[in-house]
Amino acid sequence: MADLTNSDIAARLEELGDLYELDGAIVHRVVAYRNAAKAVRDASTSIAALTRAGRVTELSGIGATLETKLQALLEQGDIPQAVALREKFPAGLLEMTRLPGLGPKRARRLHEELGVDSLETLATAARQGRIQDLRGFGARAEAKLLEAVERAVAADEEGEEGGGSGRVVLDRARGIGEQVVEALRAHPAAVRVELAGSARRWADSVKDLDVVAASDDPGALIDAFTRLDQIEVVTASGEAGARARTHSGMSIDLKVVAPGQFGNLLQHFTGNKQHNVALREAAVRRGLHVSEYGILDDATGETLTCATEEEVYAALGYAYIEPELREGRGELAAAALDGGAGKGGGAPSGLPRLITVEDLKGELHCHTTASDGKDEIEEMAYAARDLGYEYLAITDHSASHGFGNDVSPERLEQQIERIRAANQAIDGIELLAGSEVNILPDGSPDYSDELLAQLDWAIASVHTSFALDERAMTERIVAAVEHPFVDAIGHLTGRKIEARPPYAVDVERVIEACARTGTMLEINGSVNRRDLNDVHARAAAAAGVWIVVTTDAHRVATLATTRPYGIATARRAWLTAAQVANTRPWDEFAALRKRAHGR
DNA sequence: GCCGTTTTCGGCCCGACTGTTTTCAGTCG
Repeated sequence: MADLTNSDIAARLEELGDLYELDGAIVHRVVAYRNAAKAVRDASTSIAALTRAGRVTELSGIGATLETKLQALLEQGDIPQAVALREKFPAGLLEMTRLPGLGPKRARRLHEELGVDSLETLATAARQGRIQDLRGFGARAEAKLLEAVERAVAADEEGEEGGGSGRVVLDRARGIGEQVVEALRAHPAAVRVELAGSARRWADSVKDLDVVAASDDPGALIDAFTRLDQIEVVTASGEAGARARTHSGMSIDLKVVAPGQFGNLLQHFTGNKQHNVALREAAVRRGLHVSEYGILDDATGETLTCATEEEVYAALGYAYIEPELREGRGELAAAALDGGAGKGGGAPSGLPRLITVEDLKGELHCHTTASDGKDEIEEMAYAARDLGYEYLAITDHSASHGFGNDVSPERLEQQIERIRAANQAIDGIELLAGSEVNILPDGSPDYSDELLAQLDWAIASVHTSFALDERAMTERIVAAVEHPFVDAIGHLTGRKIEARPPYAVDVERVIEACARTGTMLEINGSVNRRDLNDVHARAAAAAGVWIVVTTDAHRVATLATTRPYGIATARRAWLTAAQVANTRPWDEFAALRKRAHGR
């Protein structure tokens, strides 16, 4: 039987945490399960394997108790405590707690006092007016619950993006968020307005948008926010801000403080939660209490307010931490400035100097009309040159792709000639004859070695037979990694963010094979892929694998618009320019290709 | 349930808003 994936295991831990919460466990125990689930989900290695090796407690957040439960999950297929609690609380009850505004306490009372055990029975009870008579509920609560159920059911029937997770892929979320930010910046009461939250951290997808602002007249700005064209309905509001839903269905929060506190506010609402909790716990040990309004010092009773985030981190003894790193993955330890309080010019931090868009010198993955792209070789070349690239690889799909125009071996030979001719004709950029070669189910590329040898660059990807089991898929990809004319592996896991899970592949083994053979790994920046993801890319670079950051552009426009997303994933992976091969000028990059050193 | 440059026991970030309540619990981020 195939091992459970980290994602499977994380889901089981989350479920058990939810069940314990319904059962009335203390909040810290519930939080422990959720923290453990996140640690498992974020792990770059197989938790099943780690558990079998007796080493799973090495992961921060997993102790002896959870180790026992993970062993039971792997050996018996389930966790006994979860089995028992599922008997007690029907699955529909967990579904109810996911409705906005309904938590475990009140869901349980609805179950016990009215026998409600699903969204359907909840809706029925609400329509019959049986909820408003319960102590702690009322007519308003009843109406809100009914509306929440109806919204949830409607969203489910529409087959909402992300399979009902309610998360939106980052580019779409940022688009909406930036419209709101721009509109608020135009208001006379606005001093500063910024997008915060996971959108600012450049996460793969976003659940809610957070906008923070500084103003001397918060009421005016909040009022303007609630009247924006993008807003459908205001769901909460107060003196410090408001929450609303956009016409696109996203929840969006605005928070406003005085300009002198803007750094505290931006820091708080950029998160993530783990980062903030760790930051605050460390502060408490030093007698400091951090909130979105300032830093309270126990010793003096004074609150320090900060206009910038740099001041917040400095006051707590840290170097400035880029938003992309604020995921609770060791960034605070790396940012700690030694020397204690008051020592001028503390030791430099252990944070990496993150790669930027400007560091990229070459684009190594794009398509033209030869396959499923929309623009010609020359158009892509001019566009890449305008963006400041020194080289561009044309990598149309190979012969067995299955959609778009397949490039047969004969047509690839013609394509190589056309690329060579274009390279002669166009100054200021080196055009590379490349291909995005399919990895066939047996691991071989779908062009001959003779043909592949004529290319300047070959990136090999899986586009078919996604359903292989982990062992077969891993062997398939490792075989491609070991091929002498495969320079890099494209979008390693095949995931589509919020749309398609990664296929089963042992990323650790692929990384090891890449390190051994000098094969590069791609961070495909396509907004729906971002594959490698941040965790895998960090592990690969740490293993000494060269990373290439690409756009996989299928038209001129996406060469530019996709670039920040691949770079964002690289930054979230803690990568420096030195770890990314296509930050090198062409002559240096050329020598780094596997085909150039004859392995 | 986890964890340890004050702790192997006793802590575990901090605040806003809603709806129902007469001072607060629940939920959320």
